Amino acid sequence: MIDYKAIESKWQKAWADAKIFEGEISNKKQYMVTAAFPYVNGPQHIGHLRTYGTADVLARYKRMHGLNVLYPMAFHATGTPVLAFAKRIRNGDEELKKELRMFHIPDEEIAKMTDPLYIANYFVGEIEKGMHLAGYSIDWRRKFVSIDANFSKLIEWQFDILNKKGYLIKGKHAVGWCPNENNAVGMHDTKHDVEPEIETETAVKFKVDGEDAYLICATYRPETISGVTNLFVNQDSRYALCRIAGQEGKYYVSKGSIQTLLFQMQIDEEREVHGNDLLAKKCINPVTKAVIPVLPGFSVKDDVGTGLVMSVPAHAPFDYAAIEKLEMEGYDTSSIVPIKVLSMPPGKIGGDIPALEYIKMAGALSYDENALEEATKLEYKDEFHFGIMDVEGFRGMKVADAKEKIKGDLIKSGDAIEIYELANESQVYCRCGSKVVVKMVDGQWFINYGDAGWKKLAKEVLSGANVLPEKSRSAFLSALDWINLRAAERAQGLGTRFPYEKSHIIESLSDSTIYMSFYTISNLIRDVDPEKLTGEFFDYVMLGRGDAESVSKSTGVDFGVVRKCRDSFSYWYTNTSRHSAPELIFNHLTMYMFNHAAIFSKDSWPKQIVVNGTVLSEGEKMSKSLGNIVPLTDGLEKYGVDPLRFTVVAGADLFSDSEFSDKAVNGVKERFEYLFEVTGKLEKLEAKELTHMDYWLYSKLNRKIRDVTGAMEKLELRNASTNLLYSTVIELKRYFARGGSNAITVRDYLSGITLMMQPIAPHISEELWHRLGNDTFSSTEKWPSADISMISEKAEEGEEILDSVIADAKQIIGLMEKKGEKKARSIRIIVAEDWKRDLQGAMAREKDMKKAIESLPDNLKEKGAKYAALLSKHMNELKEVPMVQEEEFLLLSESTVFLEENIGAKVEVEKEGESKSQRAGRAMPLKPSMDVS
RNA sequence: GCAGGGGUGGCAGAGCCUGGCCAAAUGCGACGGGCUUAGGACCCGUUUCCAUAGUGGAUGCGAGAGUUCAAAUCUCUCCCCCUGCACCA
Repeated sequence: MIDYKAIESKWQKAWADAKIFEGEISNKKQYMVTAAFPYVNGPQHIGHLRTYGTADVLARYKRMHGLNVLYPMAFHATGTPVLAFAKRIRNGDEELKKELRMFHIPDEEIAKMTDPLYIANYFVGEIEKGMHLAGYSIDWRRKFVSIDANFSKLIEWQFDILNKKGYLIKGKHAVGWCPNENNAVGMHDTKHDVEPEIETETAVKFKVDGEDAYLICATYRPETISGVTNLFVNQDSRYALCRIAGQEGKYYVSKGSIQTLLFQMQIDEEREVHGNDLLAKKCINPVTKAVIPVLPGFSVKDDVGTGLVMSVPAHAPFDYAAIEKLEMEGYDTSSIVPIKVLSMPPGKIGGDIPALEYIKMAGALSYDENALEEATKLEYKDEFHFGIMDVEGFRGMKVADAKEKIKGDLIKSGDAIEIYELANESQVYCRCGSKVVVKMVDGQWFINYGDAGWKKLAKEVLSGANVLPEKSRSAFLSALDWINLRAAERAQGLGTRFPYEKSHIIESLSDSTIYMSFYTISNLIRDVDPEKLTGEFFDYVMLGRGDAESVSKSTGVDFGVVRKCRDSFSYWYTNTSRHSAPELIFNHLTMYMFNHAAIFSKDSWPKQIVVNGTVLSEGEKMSKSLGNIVPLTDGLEKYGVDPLRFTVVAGADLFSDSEFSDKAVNGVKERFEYLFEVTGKLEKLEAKELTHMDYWLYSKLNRKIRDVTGAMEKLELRNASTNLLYSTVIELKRYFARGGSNAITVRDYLSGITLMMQPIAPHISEELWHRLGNDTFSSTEKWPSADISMISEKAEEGEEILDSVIADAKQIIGLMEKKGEKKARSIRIIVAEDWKRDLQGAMAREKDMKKAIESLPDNLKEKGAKYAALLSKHMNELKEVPMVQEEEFLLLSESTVFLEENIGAKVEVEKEGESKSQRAGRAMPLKPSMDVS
């Protein structure tokens, strides 16, 4: 049994002592690998191995190619999660405590986690510990946290540049808002972690006939405005006549809705009105100018929208049904005639009153709200997709387009305003318990990723970078196009103060777009007073502006430090690979490219971006709520580091999820054991002359080196790992089973495998390397290179022929035994004549049976014609035969022992021409005939 | 809805770009056999159907259509699944 613990600590200590992972400037070519820095609101689970492990594999792989590799690590603590965390602990949140206990965090530690900084520090320690255990080749001297004071100076410098370039703008923005806490709420501020979904609605103004006031109705379907036949009001609710800032005239709005609308606009109530009082009024449709009545509605909620609803009976099942119901209750609805505003293509639901058709379909004949809801959804969806406008001015236009156009027109003419509403199915609550509303934030700073010139630059960054896997490039392209305004600051959270609104904090994804550059200097300025790290300092270090001497003088930073920082930055930040998760393509990674485009010169732009998938546990997503999370340290302890790395990091290709299970890890472990076993057996073997099997094993080795190298270049780790581990074991077993026993061959083979395993399974690799008699680190050895001349198709094909001969023989014997015949004693294997090989070759070349037969000597033409007819069935698939009869004969006769062992009968090998067997004629090249007796 | 990625054998998962050597790698599972006191491990075989002293045939890679001598692979249409959609890391 392999003692993983012993091996891990032995080599981790040896690496640390030898400082082989500390990146120092040298004359070697440099390479820098950075992975998204971990957020410090919890320890890591084995899923995190995916990103950091993959980055480590790349770092180690590149190191073995003679590059001077730097793999640094830092921690992310910016933003609100840590604050929210502390608050939840203060409030005694049991759910969170339960999660923490899953990670074996002692209760006395949890009790201390009421202080955000304590939390951050605690998890920085925990995560770092796990990363050490995982054997990452990280240069820990460069570690920092995103709330460190000197890091903030870099971010201030960054925002200064963005501002100078005009990429920062100020504007309005709708956000989910907690009126109680007076703060924006995102997903993790809400109960049950729901994302507040904000949708825009059009609030259309209907002038009251003969009064200087409007009824204002919110709608998702402004395109149906010409079909409005009346308005609905909740006759039991209270309304108010009010003024809306920036809008002319007075408006009737329900009291309930005012409370939420207040967060979006300034509303001043003048007097209260009862819903009943509105029924007497008549209104004017702003588009058709028709005078329409106000009727009592049955489903009008006074806290949704404006508490007033416009009625489009032709296209809204609710409205149609309400009018029918009114009629039944004795109202005079004779003046209300549904007006159709759009038509549907043939084959879709249509008719003169489409809403009625949908009502019938949904079975909503009585006023059944659920069924009407269903009908509404269906009709809305169908008409949005397939509907064609049928009203003056928009005739022929698609509904989807007309909606935007009409809405725009109405707003422009002052007949409508835009309001916002939460679109979630059920009410969203803040963790504090109050209802979440939509608030218009005025004076919000944005980063304008919509800037055309900037977008163009960012695209240049992308096209200059290698993307792995390459197929995710299309996602990046659309992300670059799509990204537009992004909030740059918020009121709460840890982090760097926003320079133009000092009470605010820079938004936490925006402060982590260029932090990788900080690694190049973080260890050099650890003791420098942050106040000295001015814009001038960074201008010089990162952009090369000015000179060290004057920068040193004016900033007060030591001249040597300034110089070193500049040297370090310009050395390291030129050849970088960035690792992250796919869900970050549409934010972090895209912003990363934009910010590099804005700030750095082309030399410092990203050279490679790697995106990798997540890890599934027994087929399920790992999540704290499912309780199926395996804490990283637990996993490393339980399975051993390298088995876990092999399974999780190399268990799937980039981008797809890797499957984690006990079985998978055990499979890896068994094969590691086998490699150790063979290594131990090595000393019993002797060096001797090379045989067919040695050539075969060398062929396999070199093919493997070639294939694994190709796979590693594209970080196709699954491909590399199966090739390295699974097929290796199969090959070694075959080598020994076929009598291979050459110490030199086996040592060469194992050495190659051991070195190639180094990036994925570094501890195992070091140990094997050591046991193979080396006293260097495999970590710093050269990656093996394939000797293509050693790849022998013939040697490999030979083994395949043997396998197929064995399989055929066994099949024949099996069939015979099934028929009740006696057990086979001996078997004659008859090798096809050369003319068959020639004929097949000729047919493969000529693709013409006649010509091929012509090429045979006369005495063989008759036999040849029959054989050719057989071959001609697969004319297009024929290939030349790589072996002549003599070679095939030798191969088989030299392998009779192996054949006999596997077939379980005595074996004789004959040539077709010399065989007396009746079955001799059936021999085909590489598919010998057999005669069993 | 928009954007991106997918749908392959009992399962997981390659192959698809660059069509033929693909009834489809590899791993797991299941079944039969060997080994063993027994289990585990290990080894051998089977695992779409039919045929069979073997090398064959049929069906087949979400559904349908097409291109081609030839399609899991290329084209089109449709269906389904996953992920992201913003101020949140």
